[in-house]
Amino acid sequence: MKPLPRGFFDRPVLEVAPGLLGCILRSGDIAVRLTEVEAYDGGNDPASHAFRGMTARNAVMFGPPGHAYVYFTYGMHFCVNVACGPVGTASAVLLRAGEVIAGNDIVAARRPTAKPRDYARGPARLCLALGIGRDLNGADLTASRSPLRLHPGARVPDEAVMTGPRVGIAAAADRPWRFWIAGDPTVSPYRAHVRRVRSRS
DNA sequence: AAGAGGATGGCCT
DNA sequence: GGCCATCCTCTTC
Repeated sequence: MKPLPRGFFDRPVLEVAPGLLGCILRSGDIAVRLTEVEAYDGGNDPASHAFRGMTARNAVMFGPPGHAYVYFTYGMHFCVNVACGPVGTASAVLLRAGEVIAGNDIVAARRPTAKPRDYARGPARLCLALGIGRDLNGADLTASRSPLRLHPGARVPDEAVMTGPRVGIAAAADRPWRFWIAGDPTVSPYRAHVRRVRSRS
């Protein structure tokens, strides 16, 4: 199966992000079906790593669409984004969670205490499951012979796509740029559901 | 079910 | 020197 074409990512990030739900991220024999993503709008988005311009760390975000921006955080975790839009723009989609659909045994050996549902439930866990580290920063997700690729998956019906505020950020917390598949158990647990509105008495 | 706290390193002011 | 696009474990309800 061929990866998603470069042009898929050469669009506004708010169009790309929901379209990635249901797509397959593959590394070697391990494959993850994406169930949760977040959009970051480069220079226009105070929550984006690219908001204050290009640095050595975020350079991939400014490059061609469809390439992986991998960053290291909290002293122990990696997270992976896909650069979107034409060269010079720095928007990206953070891949937050998914369901391991191939290579389950490999992941199980790597994470013996975790339940299968949790293997890729969260951005750092997703990287752990797929073995994504610094070395994959800049990988072309649209190239057939790339070590990390994004493939089309079964279409997710529009009515199953939920949106809400992004997780764990202080700036621009009001923008509902997190997208996930309704009711999917592999969506990260921290804000799995829209906050329930309490009735006041 | 929800909150607190620790682990731990690189990036940016 | 402070701040993280996190996760795990432990405590308390």
